[in-house]
Amino acid sequence: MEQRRSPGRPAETDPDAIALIALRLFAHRGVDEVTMTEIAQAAGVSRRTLFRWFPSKAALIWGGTLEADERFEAAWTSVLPHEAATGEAGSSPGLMQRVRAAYAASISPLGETSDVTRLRLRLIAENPAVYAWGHDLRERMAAHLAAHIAETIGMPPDSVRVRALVAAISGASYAALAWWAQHDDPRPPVEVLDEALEALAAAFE
Amino acid sequence: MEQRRSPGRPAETDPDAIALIALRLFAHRGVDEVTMTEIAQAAGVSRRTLFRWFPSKAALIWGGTLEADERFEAAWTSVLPHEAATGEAGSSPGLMQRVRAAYAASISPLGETSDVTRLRLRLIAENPAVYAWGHDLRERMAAHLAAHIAETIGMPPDSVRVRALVAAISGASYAALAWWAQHDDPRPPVEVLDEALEALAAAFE
DNA sequence: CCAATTTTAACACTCAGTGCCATAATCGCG
DNA sequence: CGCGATTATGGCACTGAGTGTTAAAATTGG
Repeated sequence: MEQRRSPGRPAETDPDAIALIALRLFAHRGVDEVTMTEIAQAAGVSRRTLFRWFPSKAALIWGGTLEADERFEAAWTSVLPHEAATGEAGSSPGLMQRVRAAYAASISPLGETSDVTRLRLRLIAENPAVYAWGHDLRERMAAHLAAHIAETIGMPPDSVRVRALVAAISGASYAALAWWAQHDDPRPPVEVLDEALEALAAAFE
Repeated sequence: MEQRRSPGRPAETDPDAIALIALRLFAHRGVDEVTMTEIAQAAGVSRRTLFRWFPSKAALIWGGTLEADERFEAAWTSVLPHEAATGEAGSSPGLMQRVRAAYAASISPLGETSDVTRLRLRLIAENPAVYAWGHDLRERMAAHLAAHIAETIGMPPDSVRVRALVAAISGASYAALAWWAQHDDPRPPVEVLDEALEALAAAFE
């Protein structure tokens, strides 16, 4: 895997370092109170360059989280073999188990860098505009989940029922992550997520 | 109910008319493509006054929807008497039924002005930034629901479980409304919402 | 050294949203 | 009627996010 050096002027900018500086500023004074110009100065780059690497304030916070849907999809298909385990008659065979496994797998990388992740999630949960910026990611994950659920319960992915189930599961999952970010629970986020999904499944029995 | 006339200069502005003009512009050219200055001109008011009546673009779209939490709370307490009906052992006595009734009641006024409501909801669902603006409303409704659920299942309102259930229910409800807005289903929104909540309850049995 | 390529910075611009202030139109009261 | 209190309006200026454009700087390969 020889990384071919691309032509042109090499970047003097370390996006991760900039994001970290910005996150600290946000944590101390609030997202809306920190100006992009300030961040640029604190990071030692021009305002314009800051905007080239991070097209918005929210982008500084979401960072590299935006590939979570690929991990989700990969995890889902890798949990397939277990389908022989629980085969109930009604509606959801091993659906909830697969959802839990897939979500867990797609989230697990968060456990490593707990501090920064907690901060990121907290900022996202606190600021609606920042949360809104992740809409595309949520849409992609929802589309994947909808396809799977639709197939499982035998309904079109665009039906109200499938949409409602997807929204319920995604909503509960995000709520679990947000809760973890805002509390001091020492467990890794995966376990909290798992508890939430378990509670969801148990609430209607 | 004699409406006491307040002192000061009477308003020459009809906020509903302005909102309607704005909604039509949004529908035709997209929210982001219409400028507040344009709306002001089209409505025959100064830019400054437009901003006085509607503090943001999103406010033009959300309109008077922001008291839905009060209707929700009122509806919830009014459905109380039914509690003697279904008293299961496990976790949720008549909880899902009460949730459905309360949501239905808090949403029912939407059925009357279907066209504009559909448009509003569609714009909200299409534009994350607009959706984000309703965050306070969602928080208030979530707080109410959390209190009720917490009481019902005997867990603190701040626990992961309660948070997850609240998020699931609210998420599914909003998904149902958004679905109704984006499709041509002739049913009133209440029925679609009801179907969604029913599906949610049925999915885990 | 030269051409292609990429990063950076500087400048100017649009638009959302806010603060301030002067002016206009109504109230109740003497 | 005239006067102060009160509220709506409009104009002006300002901040701050985000974008387009362009010229200079730093690398690549030839």
